[in-house]
Amino acid sequence: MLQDLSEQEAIRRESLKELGNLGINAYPAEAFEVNVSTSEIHRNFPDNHNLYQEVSLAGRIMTRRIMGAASFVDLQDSSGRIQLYIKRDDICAGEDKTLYNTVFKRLLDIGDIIGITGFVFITQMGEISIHVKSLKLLSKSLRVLPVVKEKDDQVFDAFSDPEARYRQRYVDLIVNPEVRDIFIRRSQIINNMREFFNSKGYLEVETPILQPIPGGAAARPFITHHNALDMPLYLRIANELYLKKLIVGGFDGVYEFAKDFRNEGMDRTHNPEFTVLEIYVAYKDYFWMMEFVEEMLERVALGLHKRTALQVGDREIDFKKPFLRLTMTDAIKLYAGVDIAGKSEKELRVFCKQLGIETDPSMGTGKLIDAIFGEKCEEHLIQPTFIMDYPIEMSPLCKRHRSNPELTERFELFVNGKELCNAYSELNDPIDQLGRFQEQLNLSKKGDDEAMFIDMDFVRALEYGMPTCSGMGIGIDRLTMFMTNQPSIQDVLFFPQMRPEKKATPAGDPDEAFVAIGVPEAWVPALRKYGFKTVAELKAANPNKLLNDLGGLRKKLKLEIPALKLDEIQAWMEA
RNA sequence: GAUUCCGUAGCUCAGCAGGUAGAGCACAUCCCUUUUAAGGAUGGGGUCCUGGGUUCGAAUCCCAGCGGGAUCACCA
Repeated sequence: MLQDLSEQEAIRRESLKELGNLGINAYPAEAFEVNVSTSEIHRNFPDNHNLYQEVSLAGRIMTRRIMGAASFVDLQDSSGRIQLYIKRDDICAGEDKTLYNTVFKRLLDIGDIIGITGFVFITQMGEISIHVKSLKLLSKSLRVLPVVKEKDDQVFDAFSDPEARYRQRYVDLIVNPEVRDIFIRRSQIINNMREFFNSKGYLEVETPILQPIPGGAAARPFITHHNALDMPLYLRIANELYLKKLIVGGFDGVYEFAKDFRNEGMDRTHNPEFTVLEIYVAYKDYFWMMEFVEEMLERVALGLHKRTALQVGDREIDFKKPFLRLTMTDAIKLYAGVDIAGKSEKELRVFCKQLGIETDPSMGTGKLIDAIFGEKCEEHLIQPTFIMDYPIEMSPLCKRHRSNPELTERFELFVNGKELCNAYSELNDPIDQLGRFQEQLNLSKKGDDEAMFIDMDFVRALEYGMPTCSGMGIGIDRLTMFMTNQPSIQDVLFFPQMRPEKKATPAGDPDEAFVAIGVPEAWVPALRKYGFKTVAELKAANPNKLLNDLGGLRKKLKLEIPALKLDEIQAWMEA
């Protein structure tokens, strides 16, 4: 592997070795006591300069300014950065200045993790700093960190390549503090919601991710296989049915922050695995749930920003309750200019044609209406807006509307033209439910590959009796995108799905071919580096020149392999 | 899936009427020595994404592939 190292990486490995020779373990086992964080110091020291006269803290070296007998280092811990002032004669009390001159100045690098003790003071330039009294290496970094610099909010040499940032998120997190913030805020959002639910006495639960029937939503699932049972299992697309079974079981309120998996396209707002919060509360209906959602989102916004209005892209969006409410029929009337109330499939197709919306024969009335809505309405729904009363075909798990059996008591919340929440008065009539499932089966036969499967156990549960109940699901990733003003789902997931990284495979003969003519295995990579991709190329070379050049290469790359002799090389030529 | 742009040093990027690769930061050696995106000097560092083609000659032109971004389509 050594031959793949850049010069800087090779130098760091050399430093590591030298540290070992000096008796310094670059990866010590023992704990290092930390008694303060950089942010605490910045927060409290300005008010009281007597504080922090014996600090012990640890972090990563981010920049170094070395000037002979004294140096400045920016140390970064999980809370921020602080400047260290390191004076040679303070960390090396006696005659032996090795720790400063050799270890600190030469063998340590940007990216290394160190622990220090010292006291806090303010430099002549007015910067809160730590005067270091002792320094210990806690972990040597062998890779070169991108060095991002900043002055007056201007960033220099930002680590910005999206591919590198997503694939090596750890590097992104180290050098881009605003990225770390997004994920801290994501966690705050979830905590805030969890506290809200718990304060109401609802129970956080866990339900299966591996499911024999992928129910609860219309989506293509991932399929896997269980060996012992010798049966297919599906990664869940939703947890709705399981949570409702728990309501049947007698809980008043249950919720789950769940990873769902959908085998569909990926783009700025879709990742194959994503996080959804689903909550079900007994004896409530969808009107109650709308108020619940308003309260929840207002709390989340306030908790994060201390205000309800926040910037999303180039718009300001206000999560102050109450939100706008619009029935789907009215929304379509308003934005598409057609009245879908009571229209047949045939009539709806005519509307679609008039509006320039493509349809295909597998689409039932539900999908046709959804197509009109998606095409003509969604983009207009910028401020938080509840769209209510969806057609029955689109909502097989939702209770019929109390005043119109063609509609359901369903709402979705739209923000910035995107769906954020989906909620129902839950269907608890087992006979109606079975009929609706059968409708889905018909759609499936018609060619809709997203139509729902029939879950007979769920129907059985409903037959025992489920209380009236309202349920709601909200995409946590999208919510985080809104709340942190991120345009892409990849920016709110630590590790967004990516194609596997492909190593450049060296063209030419395989290693074995070189070994077969007598080349020591350790030398094969060096030969490739030198430019020999095939044995034939190697054999055509001048042995004397090769001896010289390979010797030079060995020295240059500091290869830890035995030097070659001329007769060895000649033997390759003759082999 | 379609269109389009991109892929050059550890990072950010320049180079493209085709002629044996450049800058800043980072790195090494030195000077200065309480600095602040420190400064100065010198130096090292590159399968120019991969594979084909055109050409005397390709980082540069053409084709294909791989990876990524954006827009659109599809999709909860």
